[in-house]
Amino acid sequence: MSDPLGELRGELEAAAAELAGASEPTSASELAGTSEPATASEPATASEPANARRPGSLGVRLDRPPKPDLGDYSTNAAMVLAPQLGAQPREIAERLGELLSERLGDQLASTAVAGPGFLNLYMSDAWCRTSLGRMLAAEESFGRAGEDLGYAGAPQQERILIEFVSANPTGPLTVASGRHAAYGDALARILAFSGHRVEREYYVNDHGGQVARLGESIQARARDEEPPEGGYLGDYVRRLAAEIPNAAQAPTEELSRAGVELMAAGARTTLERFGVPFDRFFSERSLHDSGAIENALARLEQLGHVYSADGALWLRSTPFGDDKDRVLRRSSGELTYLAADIAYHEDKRAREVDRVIDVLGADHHGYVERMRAAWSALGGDVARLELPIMQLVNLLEGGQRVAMSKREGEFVTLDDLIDDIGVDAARFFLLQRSHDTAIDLDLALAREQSPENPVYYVQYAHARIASILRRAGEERVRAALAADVAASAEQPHPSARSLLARLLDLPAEVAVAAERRAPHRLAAYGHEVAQAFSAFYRDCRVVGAAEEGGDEDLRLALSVAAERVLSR
RNA sequence: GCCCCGAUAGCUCAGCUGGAUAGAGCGACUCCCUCCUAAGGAGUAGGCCCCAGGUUCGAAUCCUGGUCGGGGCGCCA
Repeated sequence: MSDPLGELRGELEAAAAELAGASEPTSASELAGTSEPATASEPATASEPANARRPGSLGVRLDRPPKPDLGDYSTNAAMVLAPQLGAQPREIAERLGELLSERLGDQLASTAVAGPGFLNLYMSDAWCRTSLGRMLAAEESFGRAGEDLGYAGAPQQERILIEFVSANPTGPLTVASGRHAAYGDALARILAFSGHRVEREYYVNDHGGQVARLGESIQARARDEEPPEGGYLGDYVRRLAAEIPNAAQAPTEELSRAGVELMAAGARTTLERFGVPFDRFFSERSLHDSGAIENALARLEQLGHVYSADGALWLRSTPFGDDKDRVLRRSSGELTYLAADIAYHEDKRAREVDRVIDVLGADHHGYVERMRAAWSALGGDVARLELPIMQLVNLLEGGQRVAMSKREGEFVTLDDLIDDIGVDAARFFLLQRSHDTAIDLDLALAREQSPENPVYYVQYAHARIASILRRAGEERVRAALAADVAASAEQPHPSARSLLARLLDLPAEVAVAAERRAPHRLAAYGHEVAQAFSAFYRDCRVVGAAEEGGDEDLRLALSVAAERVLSR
């Protein structure tokens, strides 16, 4: 209803289904006669829903043709239907075109069959104008998923718990943590925008050996000594030592606790500054204190998934696909990190969320299988536990690799990065690339606030829109918005058309980004919108336009879209 | 040795649940400020989509086997 493109897709699917359905009897009788196509097409239709993510859609796509003069949209429907109908794709495309023209009336200007059997659609000016009008009417909710998605495969609304960053509170947040934060935040926003209920959580590892080592390191610094073997060497440890009263005399456990608290608070501040909110910070220690871990272990034992060997307690994770069993309680009696994490996930499951997403670092990938194993051992549905892996961020300084080790204290903190290049640029850089590819981030390059920096392009387009709106004045904008665009007689300029096309893509872009957990797609989309706007800006004067108000509305739609992109 | 990720323009990367002549930014080159911000625009050059097979109407995309690069294989977290 507020998604013209989705509706068009719906019409297309309906037409395709009609074609398929109309010929079903004939193809069935044909099947009886010819043996070869029969066996080929029968299992194809049977297995389709299993393969295709969206039951109901046969793999029919509505795409943008490679060249603008090939039409506004194109579909592969005829080629998909061909094996089923036993006819030539081009011939089917012809029929599909006629069918669509009937269904769409004057919204469709013309159709053309091209290539191996593509059907290209040329939309009418009237369609453009009404689509723009509807997009404006939808206001902020344009692109938001609802029940009104006109096509098959509207995603089910879920309650999703996403855990991300969860960096150890034994040092400041690094640039890598920043990537996690940018990714998790963007994904959470996108999922929420897609209609899911999203909760964001940060797991604080405030327990265990690393934490103890932090305490020892603080004590050493407080006494003007070198931290012990395996301790933390960064300057921040000195600052902690100075900040904690009586650090030289205090027992290490106390220092650990105080140090972790300060680091966690620091992380919170940094994340706030980065514009990444969390609903909850979940303490690992609380799981020890509450007995939650013991409970989880007892359940596992009851289910027969643990055993004792070599004085330790093991999780029998191999039957669930892990390559070896894992220790839950060391021979020393200490519980492992895994044991705590199992209890944590029990807690998550008890909250009755539909889906749990843990964003993990590349160095945790070996952890995925054992977590899955524990999850399903306790009766969890593996399909509801997602463990995306973030690849590394390599820092370069003028082409030279910068070493990053938290223990050695050689690293660039997220705060440093923000100081250097600002929040927007930092987020953009960290979000630009797919999460499963390693990023090379050259600080010298990112630092340059120069035209070579890709970040500013989108901002510039936005600035131009803002400037136009300012010149037009509030009154004028309001009036344009109130006007009935659909009734305008203006023939949209090609640049205006392609800009509109880009804007209409938003719902589908968001849906894909959400489905594939791929926020970087929206970064690319933002750039495309900015490009389309720049072309429009060049070709169509808005403010002093002698033409009617059609243009004035367009520019407002633009600012809405641009703003959404910027706040992605 | 085993596992995960990658390999696409000079550089950094999109595109990958199969679609038409493979894209963007940066860099190089040529142009464009009487006009809503030139932080911009128009154009040119630049490609065995790592290799070899396979699947089919059709492969950068899917499968198999290699090669190279990154990461991981603790009773650390």
